[in-house]
Amino acid sequence: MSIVKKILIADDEPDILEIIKFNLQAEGYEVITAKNGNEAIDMAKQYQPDLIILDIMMPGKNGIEVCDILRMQPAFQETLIIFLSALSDEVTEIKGLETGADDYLTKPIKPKILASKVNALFRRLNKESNGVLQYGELKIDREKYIINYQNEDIILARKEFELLALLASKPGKVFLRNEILNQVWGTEVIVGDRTIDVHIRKIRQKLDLDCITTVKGVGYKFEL
Amino acid sequence: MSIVKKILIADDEPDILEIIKFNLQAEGYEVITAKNGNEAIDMAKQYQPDLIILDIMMPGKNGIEVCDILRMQPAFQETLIIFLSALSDEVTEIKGLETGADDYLTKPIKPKILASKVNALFRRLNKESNGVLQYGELKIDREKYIINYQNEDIILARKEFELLALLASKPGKVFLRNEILNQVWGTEVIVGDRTIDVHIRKIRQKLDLDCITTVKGVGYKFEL
DNA sequence: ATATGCGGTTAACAATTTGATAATATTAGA
DNA sequence: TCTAATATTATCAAATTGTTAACCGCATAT
Repeated sequence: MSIVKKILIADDEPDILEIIKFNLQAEGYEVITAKNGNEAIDMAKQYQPDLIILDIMMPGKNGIEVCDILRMQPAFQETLIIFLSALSDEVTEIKGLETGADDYLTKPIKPKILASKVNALFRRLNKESNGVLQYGELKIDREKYIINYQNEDIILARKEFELLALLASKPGKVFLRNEILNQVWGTEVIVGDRTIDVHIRKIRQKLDLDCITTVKGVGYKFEL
Repeated sequence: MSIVKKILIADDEPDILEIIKFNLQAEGYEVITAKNGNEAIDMAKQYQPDLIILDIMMPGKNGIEVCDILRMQPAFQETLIIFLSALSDEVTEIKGLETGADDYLTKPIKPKILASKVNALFRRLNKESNGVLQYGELKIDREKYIINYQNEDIILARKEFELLALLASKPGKVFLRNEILNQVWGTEVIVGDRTIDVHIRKIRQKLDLDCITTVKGVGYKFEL
C-alpha cells in the first residue's frame, strides 16, 4: 500500500463529489472520482485505491452491485469500502454492510464526520503503534531511536534503525524489497541493488542476534 | 483472539444494555456488561474483550474518558471500540472518533444495524490477520512465506511456495498446466514441459505429505 | 582551514540458492 | 500391451544475496 492513501469516490451528484473530494484532499489523501458505477469499477481497477466511497443510488450499476463485483476479485478483497445513501432505510443499510462494506453513511453527509471515519478506518488498518516494540530481551524505541538488547543500548544509524523498525513492526511478515524501499527510502529515491543488503548486514553485525531472515527471491523478515 | 468474540457493553440505562446484549448474543457473541465507566474499565481488564461498546454519557467516567484510559494501555491498543451517544453532536462525534474509536452510533440504537456494524468490524479484523490458509495440520502463511505442517516449519523456495499456494487456494479444483503456468510463471515466460513436474516433485518431497494429486492428461489438484 | 569520523551509497566480487533442462525411468490408461 | 504422460534425478546456468572495501558528503572537532 502506498504511503499517501488513495481514495476513490463514486457519486452521480457532482456537488457531493466535489465537497467530499475537497475535504479528503484537505486531510492529505489522494482523491479520484467516478460519476457512476461502471466508471467506478474502471477507476478502481486502474488506480487500486485504498478506500472506495460508493453512493448507493447511481445510474448504471448501483453501489451495492459495484461492491459485489469488486469484492469478488482478489485485488479488492481487502479494500476499504464505505457506502453513502440518501435513504436511511434500515434494510438497505444492513444489506450494504453485509455485502462487505466497512461502513454506511446516510446523507446529508457531514464532511468532517466522513473525514473522521475515513481516518478511523485507516488508523485501524495500519495498526501502527508508535511506541516501543519489545520482543524478549530486544527493545526498539521508535521515539528515542534506541535499540536495547540484553540491557545494553545499541546505536544504529537512522536508515538501519528505520529498516529494523519496519521489519519488527510486523514480526514474521516478509517485506518485499519494494515495500522496504518505499517505506524506508520513499518512492522518489532510487538506490542501487545492494543497498538494502548492506544495511541488513550492518544491523545483523551490530545486533549480533539472528533476528532477520532472508527469504530468497522475496524479501526479509524479522523474527526471534 | 478467541474464536467466540467477547463484547463488553457499558451503558447506564439497563434497558439499552439488555436490548443490545440480547441482539448480540443472538449473533453468537459472548456479552458482558457494565453499568458505568469505572466498572467498564474493571471488566475490560478482567475479561479482555475483543470489542467494547461505550455509551458516551455515563455516571462516573464518561465513555471518552474510558476510551482514553484503555487506549493508553498496550493490552487495549488493538481492541475495537464503538461509541454510543444520545447526542448527535458533530463535535463530540469527531472527538470520539479521533480518540481512537472505530465507530460512533447515535441513539436511538437500531439493534440490527448495530449487529451489522459489529459484524463488519470483526470481518475486517479477520481479513487483516489472514493471509493464512489452513487445512487440518497444514498451514500456508502467504504473509510469512512459511508452510507449517504438524507444528514444523517447512521452507519452500519461491516458485514452490507460489505453486503450492495456488493449488491450495482452491482445494479439490484441478488446475490445468496452462493455468498454473499463467498464474505462477506469468504469460510472458516460456518454460519447458517438465518444469512444473519438477517443482511438484520438490513440494511433495519437502512436505512428505500426500496432498497434491496428479490428474493425468489434465493437471494437478490439492486435497488432503 | 584542515582533519576526522560517521552515515549512506556503490562497485566489485564471492557465495549461495534457485529454477530450468536434459536424460532416463516409471506409470496410468486406452 | 503399448504409448503418452508424468516422475525422478543429476546437472548447470542464472538469479539472488552476502561481504568487503572504497567513495562521497556532511558535520564536528582540532
